[in-house]
This record gives sequence, C-alpha cells and structure tokens, in this order.
Amino acid sequence: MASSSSAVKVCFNSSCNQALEVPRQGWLCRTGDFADLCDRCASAFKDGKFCDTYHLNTSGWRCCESCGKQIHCGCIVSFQMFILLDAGGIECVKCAKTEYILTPNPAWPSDPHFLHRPAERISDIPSKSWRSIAGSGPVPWWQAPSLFNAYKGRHELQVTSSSLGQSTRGDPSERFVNDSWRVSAHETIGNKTFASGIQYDGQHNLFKDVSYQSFFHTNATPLASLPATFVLHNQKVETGNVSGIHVKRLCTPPSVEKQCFNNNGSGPSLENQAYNSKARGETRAHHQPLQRYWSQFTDQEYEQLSGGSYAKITPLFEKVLSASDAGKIGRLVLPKKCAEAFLAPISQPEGYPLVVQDLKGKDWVLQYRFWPNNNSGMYVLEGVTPCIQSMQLQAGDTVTFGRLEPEGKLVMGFRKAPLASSSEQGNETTNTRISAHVESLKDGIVFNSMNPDGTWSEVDKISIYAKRKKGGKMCSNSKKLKFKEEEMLQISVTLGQLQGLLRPPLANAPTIVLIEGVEFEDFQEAPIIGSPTAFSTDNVGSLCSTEIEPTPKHVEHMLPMINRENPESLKTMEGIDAPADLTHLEQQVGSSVKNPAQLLYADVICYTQIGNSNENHTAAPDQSFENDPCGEKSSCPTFKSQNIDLNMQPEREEEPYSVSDSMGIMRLVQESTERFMKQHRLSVNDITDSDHKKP
DNA sequence: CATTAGCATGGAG
DNA sequence: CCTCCATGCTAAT
Repeated sequence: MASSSSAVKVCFNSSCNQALEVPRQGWLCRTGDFADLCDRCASAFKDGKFCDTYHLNTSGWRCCESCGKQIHCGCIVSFQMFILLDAGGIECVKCAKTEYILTPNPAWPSDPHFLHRPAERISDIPSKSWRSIAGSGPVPWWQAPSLFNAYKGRHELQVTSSSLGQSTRGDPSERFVNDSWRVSAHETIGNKTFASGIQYDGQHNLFKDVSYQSFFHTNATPLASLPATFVLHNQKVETGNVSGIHVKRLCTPPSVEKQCFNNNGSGPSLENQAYNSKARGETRAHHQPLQRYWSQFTDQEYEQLSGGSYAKITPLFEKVLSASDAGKIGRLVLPKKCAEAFLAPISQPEGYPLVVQDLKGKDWVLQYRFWPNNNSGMYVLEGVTPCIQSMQLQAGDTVTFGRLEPEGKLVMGFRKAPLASSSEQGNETTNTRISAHVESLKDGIVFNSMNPDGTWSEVDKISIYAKRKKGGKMCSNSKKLKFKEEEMLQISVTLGQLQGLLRPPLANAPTIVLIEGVEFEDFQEAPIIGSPTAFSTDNVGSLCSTEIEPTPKHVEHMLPMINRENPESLKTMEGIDAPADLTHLEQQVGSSVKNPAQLLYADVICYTQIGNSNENHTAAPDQSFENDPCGEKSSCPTFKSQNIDLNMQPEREEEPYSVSDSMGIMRLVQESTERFMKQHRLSVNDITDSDHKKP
C-alpha cells in the first residue's frame, strides 16, 4: 500500500496522519496502490471535497473556463477533476461532459473505478481541447501516444501470468490496477516515474506510455498482424560498427480494424470515436486500410520529423498523390479508412483545422473535412496546396502521415516518386496499388531505403512499374520487370518469414492472457523491430555490441532451435489477411519461437551491420525545400551515420554497394528461410501461390 | 471570368 | 453488387 509500512498505519493524507484502524481506499497512487485514508479523509475524497478541505491553502487552484468553478489542479487527488484545454485554461470534467457527447471508451471496463483512471479522462477530453495544436496540452486519445495501450497493449503489458489469471476472473478495475499499475515494473526517466510504459506526466496530469509504441490498441490483435514498433530512443547505439540500420518496414497501422468506429454509414461521430470497436463484428477485410496506405517512414524522415531527437513517431498512413490531390484545387482526398482510423472524428460540417508538421518542423493548418457526397462519403484535406508546393510534390509522390510522440502531433513526410519523369508523373493520375508485390509483403519488412544517390530503392521502382501495368497488362519492359518481380517476391517471402521470426519479444515466453474472452499473448518485453537503437537497451543489444560476427551458419543454427519449439503453443489468430500458409507459418514462428528468433534477429542485424560497415553511403537525398525561411534544415541534422542499408538489391548492377556483403546477408536470409521452410515442409511456391490466389 | 465549395459520377477493386 | 475514390461538373462567391 502506498501508506506507511510501519506497524501502525496512518492516514495517507499528510495533513491528517491520523492512525488508521480500518484503512479506507483513497486515490490511486502512481505506484498502483491506493492511498490509505482515514474515514474522514476518505469521505472527503469520495465526495470530491478533498482538495477543498485539505488543499485550500496550497497553490494550483484554477477556474473552470466554462462554469468558473474553482478546481485544484496541483495534486494527484484532483487530476481527474479537470481537463486542460489547448487554448489555455482548464475545464472541469462536469462541463466537459455536458458540453459534448461523451461516452466511455468501450475498450475500458465500465467499472466505477475507472472514473478515476487517467485514461478515461483522456477519452473524455472534449473536442475543444484537441482542435487546437496538439502538444500544447493533453492530447486527445486518438493522437495521444497509445494511451490505451498501457492497459491492452501487449508491449506495454508487463505482468505476470498469475496476476492476469487472477485478474481476468476478477472485476475489471481490479484487473487494471493489478495488471497495469501494481505489477508493472517501475523505471525512471528523468525525474518521472513510470511503470512499464506508463509514464505519469506530472505537468499535464496524463499518463502516457513511453517505453514502447504499440500499434494495437485493444484485445484480439492477431499476432501475425502485429506491426513493428518504431521506437526511436533518445540514444543511438554506439557500438563499434553499429551506426544505425536503414531498415524500413511496411508498417501495419495501429490495429485499425479495432480503431474504426462503427461506420454504419452515418459518418464519424463522437459516439463512435473510440479506437476500439471490439465486438462490433467487423472484419479486417472491411475496416483495415489497404496496405498501400500503411505508412512508411525512413530513418531520415524519422530524424527530421522528430527534430533529430529520435522521438517516437507512429507511422499512420500514406498516400500516393493523385493528380487532383496535387492539383491546384488544393484538396487531398484521404483514404477513408485511414481518416476514420487515425484522425479525430469530424463532428461539424466544416470539419476542423488539422495541424500537420512537415519535415522541416513547419506547421501547416489544413482543413479536414468530410464530404457526404455519396453513400459512403469521403474525407478531404483542404488547403494543401501551399504545403504540397513547399514540399515540391506532384502527382505520384507519396505523402506519409505519422504521429509524433508523445505530443501526438501529426507529422507529414513525403517520398518523391522514383523513376518517374515529370511527364510520367503528370500522366500517372490514378492511384492504383503501390505494388502488388509490395503488398504481398503483408507484414513483412520492406528492406527499402533511399539509395546513396538519392534515388529510391528497387521496391519503390517496382511500385512504379506495377502502377503502370494497370489492368494486369504488362508493359514493354515486362520481361525485366517480371524477373525483378519474381526476385522481389522471393525476397519478400523470405523477409516475411524473417519478419515472423522477428516478432517475438526479447525475453521469455508469452503469457497467454484471456481478457474478455479473447486470447492474447503478453510478453515480458516488447518485440523490437525497426529500430536498431532498441538493441541498446537489452541483452540482445549487448550481443550486438560484442562484435561477434555471426556467420550464416551461425544464424542457421538458430532455426533448428526454432523447430524444437513446441508447436502446441500455437494459437488461433483472427483476421489475418496474410495468405493462409504464411499466416500459419508466422503464427508458428511468432508465437512459439522466442529467444532463438531473437538471436536470429540480433544476429542478422549484427551480421548486417558488420557486413555493411564498410559501406559509407549516406542515405540523404536532397530533400531541401524551396523555401527554408527558418533554416530549419540546419537544425535537423542530416543522417550522417553510416546507414546500414538492408535493402539488398543484388540485381542492381550500378549500385555502389558492397556486393559481397549484400549478397551475404541476402544469402543468409534466403538460406535460413529455405532451411526453415524445408523443415516446415513449405516451399516458396506454397506461399507465393497462396499469396496470389486472388481471382 | 476565375476560383471555390460541394456534390455527382463512374471506374476500379 | 458494394465501397472507395479520382475527378468531373456546377452553383455560388
């Protein structure tokens, strides 16, 4: 308990300190325990008069902007009593609730205990508070850094199976307390304590997840669909040759099928704004944004967007600009599901201004609107012309949207369309799929990067080729393309396998958790993918730093270990729209393989890092903008490090890569995968066939 | 007349 | 057949 552990307990209220005979439960402390209070203090707390009684002479009293009521804002006791407004000031929860239609997030148990949980407060933040610039105050839950993950997210949930087992049988609030608060390990960042990813932000009275950014928000997230975690820690790895890996992953957006509110044709509404849509019976196929919209940020973009601080950026979605998007009309049509999944619901006909930060740190205010122009309507960003011009984008280029953590601010990157002449770009007005083969990567890693010469990698090139062959017709260079596609496909499958191997977290077997009838796995540590720096903080990182140079054989040895794992731990996942074989395979790997896979990943990374360390290419294309009034570019350090580019392109004869190294990792991955697949009696064709069974 | 805002239409999946 | 979305069309400014 939070109160004294001495023999005689006293009231937790320091201005009371009365001896406790029968402690009564007070507020939730940051330790996860409830403050033990005497009867009088507990009553005052229960009646919402604690601050009025005991904090009258302390600082921190402010007036509700709406009703003028005095609210104490300076203590943990009262932090659930008000919300901070972006425009400044505070508003009492009562006003906030009466002014807006607010319903509890169904992701959260409706237990009365949760009325005192910070996260519910976040969900209660009225639109008034988030329609201003994010980051100036508490961010809305849909922009906040996965506030709900703290409870539901596998990455964040660091609890023991016993506690979960108990809690799942107990009442939800107790589950929350037990699992996400009490049991959590505490760490300290700066002067703030947080518990397994939940950081208490004393300034904003918010609890935020800080350790890992998870893309899934609720239960029932299929393992195989779990996206990579883009965590860019404050420190880069500083180990010998390790200087950053240019890994970019085709990233699954935050478990979108769970985020989409009930889209029953009535458009977005506050009632349905919750990320969570569990038990709505929606299928992934219908509510997950197409993978062509999955956001991909390069390391460079990360660095630029985060101001060089390597803050966390949650990739949200991206879109290839159509002619009309990039045209003078200044309207960017947003993919509907992306808009509904990632942007705050529109409650007014005129929409609301959306502040988006570009790579230079410049804020653009775009009007986010909904057009009910037909049955389904569409979402548009208006006023994008200056922004697009600033970035010198045109049709065919890709804009990438993400969310800067922890502010929750929307950020926007872009990719120029590779290999497309201006005329082609002008003519390429149809935003078809990026690439069937890129899409076929499903959850796979895209070893995709910017090349030293500022061009984009083969994946993107193939994307463009694929765009040309609308209607399934191959264009003139189809032969070469076909070859490349086949090769890409093979790579992608391989990497898809690898991805499966990479998914497991870094330590311990998962705890199978049954929450609200849905199983999911909780790992003691989050799988860390896509961010090389993540390795600096764990034992695998130390493995990397030991400068062991694993050989392909070394890695291959990991695979038999994988095979020895007990396949009975496999679990059925729902809603995976990867091909069945691959899905199954990934399930197997993802759910049953633990340390071997981690080692494999570590080894691959190490191997790659070491193997490529003599490359000294800088993946820094000239992305300078026309207007750079603030000279932000200088403030955004260029990606000077030796980007270890896992974008193997063995067929690129003109590439200045170290062929042996690239082929080395290539062979490593392929051989490992082939071996693995052999052991699973699978062939590449099994997977590729199933991947292309679409009619 | 030019631009903007909003809706309609039709191709693609 | 349905949904999505690129873009055309037109009334309003």
